[in-house]
Amino acid sequence: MRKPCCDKQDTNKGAWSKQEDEKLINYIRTHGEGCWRTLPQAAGLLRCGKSCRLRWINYLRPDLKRGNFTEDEEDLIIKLHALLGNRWSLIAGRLPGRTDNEVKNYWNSHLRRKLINMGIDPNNHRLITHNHLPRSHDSSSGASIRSPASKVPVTDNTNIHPPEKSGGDNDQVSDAASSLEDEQCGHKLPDLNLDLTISVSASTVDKVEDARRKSQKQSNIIADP
DNA sequence: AAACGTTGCAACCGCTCCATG
DNA sequence: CCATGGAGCGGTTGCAACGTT
Repeated sequence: MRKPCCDKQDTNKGAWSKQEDEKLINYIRTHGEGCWRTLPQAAGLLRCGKSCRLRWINYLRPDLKRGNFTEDEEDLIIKLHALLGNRWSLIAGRLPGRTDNEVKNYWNSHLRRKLINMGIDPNNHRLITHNHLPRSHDSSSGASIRSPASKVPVTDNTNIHPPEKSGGDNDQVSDAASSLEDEQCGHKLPDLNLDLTISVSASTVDKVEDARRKSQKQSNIIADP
């Protein structure tokens, strides 16, 4: 068993106070990010390094763009999710000023429902056949989206791979890729233009391609060991 | 006005990845 | 090559705010 990342008895948990935020900001301004494990002590914070890192990356970083997602951003998230699956950090990396946590939350709270209302399964970006469509009272209430991965399945699970950490998300990527193939072969998703050239730099496409190549390689390894 | 349900977001947890010795 | 530790990631939870009955 590994040691915990910090001595939890001596650390604060929960919401950050203004003073803590200021301490963290001041420390990183003068010393840079450096080693998260030792940062809390050096900065005089009773927090675990992971907690500091998360707070900085998701909330305090000066280059964060806060506020509502634009339609372009929404579009891009949907397209990238179709390609990459739940690789939030990769997706967030294509959205300047957005964090993986923010993208993940936005997906789970807004975009999933949006896709479902459009008749698209958010897990694999395929059209939901009519007998799988959420019943009207379900979709109108937006119910059951609270906890996306576990609590209540939004659609039937026949196309959903169980969350499998090692290589599981590769399944998801390859599944997304195959679903894209499906779309190219026949039923195209309504209003889902998968052309990634709109607001994506060349490096974006490179990264996406990298991820796809990587996942393909790994799925090959899984296929023939 | 109160009770209850829903939503959105910040934060935590546990796992995996990756660099290093 | 292997073990170890730190960083990063994705899933999940807790809770305040908001909406509905």
